[in-house]
Amino acid sequence: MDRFHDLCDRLHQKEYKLTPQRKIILQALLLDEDGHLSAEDLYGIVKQKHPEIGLATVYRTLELLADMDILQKMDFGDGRLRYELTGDEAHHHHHLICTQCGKVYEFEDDLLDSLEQAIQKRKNFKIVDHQLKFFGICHHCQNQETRD
Amino acid sequence: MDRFHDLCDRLHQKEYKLTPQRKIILQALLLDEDGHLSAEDLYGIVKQKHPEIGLATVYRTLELLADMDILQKMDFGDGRLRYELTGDEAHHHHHLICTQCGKVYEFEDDLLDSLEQAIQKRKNFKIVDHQLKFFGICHHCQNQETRD
DNA sequence: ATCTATGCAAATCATTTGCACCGTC
DNA sequence: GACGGTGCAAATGATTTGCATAGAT
Repeated sequence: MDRFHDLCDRLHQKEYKLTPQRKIILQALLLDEDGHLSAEDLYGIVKQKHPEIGLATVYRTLELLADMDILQKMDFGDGRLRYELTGDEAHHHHHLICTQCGKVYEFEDDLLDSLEQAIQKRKNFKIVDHQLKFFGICHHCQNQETRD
Repeated sequence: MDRFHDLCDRLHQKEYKLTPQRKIILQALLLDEDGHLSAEDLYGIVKQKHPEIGLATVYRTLELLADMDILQKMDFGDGRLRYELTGDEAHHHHHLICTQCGKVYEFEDDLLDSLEQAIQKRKNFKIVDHQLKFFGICHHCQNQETRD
């Protein structure tokens, strides 16, 4: 069974209705390549083939999917939330955000486990999630700087 | 020379005028204990003794101070920006954000340097800054959970 | 048939901006 | 006195919400 039908099942199980809009949005999310779509981005994609769809529905669906842990809300500091499909559990990656062009890259890593342990003990703080973001200049923009 | 006069000097050097509003806001920032004020927070504090001050001025001053690297803008995902005084350079700390009560704790650490090196090489990404946030339940709220 | 989901428009809420006046340098 | 800074109100832009209707179960 593919990812799409798996997700449809999860909606069913929670007694959520499987509306065409939700299917369309799910498909678009699964098809998206680089995976850091904002609500407006997704709305733009989805509207091409289905102009009747409303922006509010996109927001509501994203919220729903985030509540179900199908999506993660991400905030890259550009004034809008972005959403990415939740990957395999415990498979953390970090984000490299280019402050020049705004593109977001990913970096695989799990080095934070020991740090989390230390914090849990030292601060008695029960950690549920973490977010690590690096801000800087991507290789593409570095090259362009040289040319200026 | 204390911190306040030091900062006033830095404004002078940049040809910025030393208005009473700016002094008031600087004082309030320096006096603040836990140091994660939003613009609205600061406005509330400052307005008590100086009701004439405008919210727009608070925003403009915070923006100015952030541009001068006197303040860091922080986004803890609660829909408003928070500002904290920039500490000694290269003295990074991370934030523990309680998802229950919203309080923000700090954790001193410098373990990320080696990770930054690795990223610079592997991804050819010139890192300028990073932000590490841990989301979870603070010890205070953990105790309260037990009582419910 | 029931009750949730949708589309639209209006409402929110943090932040920004236009503009006439004020005060620092 | 010049020009940057301020206060106020109105503008912005992402997200949310009220409400009447449409549609999945």
